[in-house]
Amino acid sequence: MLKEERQAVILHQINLHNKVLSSSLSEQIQVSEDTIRRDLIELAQEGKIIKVHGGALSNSFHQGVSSRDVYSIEEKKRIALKAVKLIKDGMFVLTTGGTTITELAHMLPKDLQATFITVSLSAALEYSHHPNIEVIIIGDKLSKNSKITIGAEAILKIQQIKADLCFIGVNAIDLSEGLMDNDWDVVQIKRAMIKSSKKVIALSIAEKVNTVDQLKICDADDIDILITELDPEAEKLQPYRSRGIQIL
Amino acid sequence: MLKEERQAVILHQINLHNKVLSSSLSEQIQVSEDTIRRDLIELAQEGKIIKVHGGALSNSFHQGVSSRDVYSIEEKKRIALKAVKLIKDGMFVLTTGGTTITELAHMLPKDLQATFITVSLSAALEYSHHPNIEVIIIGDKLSKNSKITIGAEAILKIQQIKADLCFIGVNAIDLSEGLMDNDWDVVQIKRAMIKSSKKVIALSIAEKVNTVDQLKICDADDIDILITELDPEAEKLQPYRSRGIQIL
DNA sequence: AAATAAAACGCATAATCGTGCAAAATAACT
DNA sequence: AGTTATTTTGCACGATTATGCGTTTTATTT
Repeated sequence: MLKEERQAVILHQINLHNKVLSSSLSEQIQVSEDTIRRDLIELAQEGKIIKVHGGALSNSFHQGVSSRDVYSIEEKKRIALKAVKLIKDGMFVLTTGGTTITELAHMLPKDLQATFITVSLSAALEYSHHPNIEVIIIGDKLSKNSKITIGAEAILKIQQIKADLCFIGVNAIDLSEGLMDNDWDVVQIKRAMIKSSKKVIALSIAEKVNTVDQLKICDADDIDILITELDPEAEKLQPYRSRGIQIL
Repeated sequence: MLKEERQAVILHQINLHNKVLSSSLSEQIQVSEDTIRRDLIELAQEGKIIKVHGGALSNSFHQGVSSRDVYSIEEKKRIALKAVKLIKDGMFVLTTGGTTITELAHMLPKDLQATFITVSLSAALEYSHHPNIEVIIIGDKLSKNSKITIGAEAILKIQQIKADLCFIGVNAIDLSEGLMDNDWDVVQIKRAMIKSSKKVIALSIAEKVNTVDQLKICDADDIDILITELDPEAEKLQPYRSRGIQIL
């Protein structure tokens, strides 16, 4: 049997069953596991499969979400960069949805071992690319607008959690009015998350600082850390600092 | 025998079997392997075949599954088309993950009003594009491989549901062994879904029919309807029909 | 921490490849 | 036909590739 032929069979099996063991391939094709392993390595190098300990996986699952035309992506990246540093090994982290959070998810270091709990599909997908991170999805009805799960069931589940950190993607924040949003269901979720976390970190582009929206999530005081793309010493942020919020 | 004549024979053999060994050609045509090799090199230079170590392949061998594409997408579309027709307004539908299910989600009619409950992120995202469809996500730990939620919590939630339909993406199905899969957690989820549904519909490309895998999900009898891309009258499917499974 | 399984590594073996060369076959020309 | 030129073929040689085996290292499980 030709090598290429064998590799075609292997590729076929992998795409068919999504995953294969080297041992079963070896038995099936009647060649040594070494040969199978070498084939898998080649196929993996060509990007046709994903090699893992003991066998290989189909790559059709693991295609990432395109970081498409996100509004002020550069600012959000800078925010995410600061936020990432707060996460330590072993932590439980609650996160909402939104592009800033997704960016944060994207930037997590490869070796970070932590558990991320989220209501956002896109964030969950992003987290799932990191091998050492556990991802918990809060289930319930999916909100069409925000692509996060909402509802009583979700809130109940969040209440049962005690997380170390909670990253909130900010829609509007104002010193006197507090953190705000415009979707009632989303507000409930964010509130629950804040209550269930030891530390609340608000991620906001500077543009949204000192703006208001229709519904109040919580007081400014309920936030522990505020991260923007600006220098922490920036004029705009000082009122928040004097209110006792840590600025990064 | 003339060179041209011989090369014609070789080309014929290759197109017939999609591959050929230099050694077997040498024996067959009664010339040295050197000559065969030179012929293969010429044919390869003319672009008529693909030369590889030990023999040659037909051109049609490599082309086809480009790595990023979903495997046998056409078949899956045909399956999805049949499956969609089973869903009526007002129904509660449970679905697993997998590319066939995602295809199904993609093909839902715009005016369908139904509730879809799923453990799959990609399916959920696809459902959410349909304005009249309610999407419920079953929450729990996210499986890195299959991008579906798994675990006791998810199973508990599934058990609390009584759905009208349940679409199962098949990994392997065999009349005597039943429905099979290769991931323990996924098997648990699929089992729970089957138990919680009035009607179980298995979606499988014909290639997976009569194959086995490592773990058993349920007996073939537990399936109500089997959908493949083949004509329902196809030979391969008749044993399932005589077992009382409806074939579409 | 120990036991197990898989991967990586080096090495031996055999098959295949590429090259140069001379013999044979074919084509071309007188 | 006879001679020469050209192409094709088989063979010898070392180089390359593919594979399997035993050992060590690494990863995973208990």
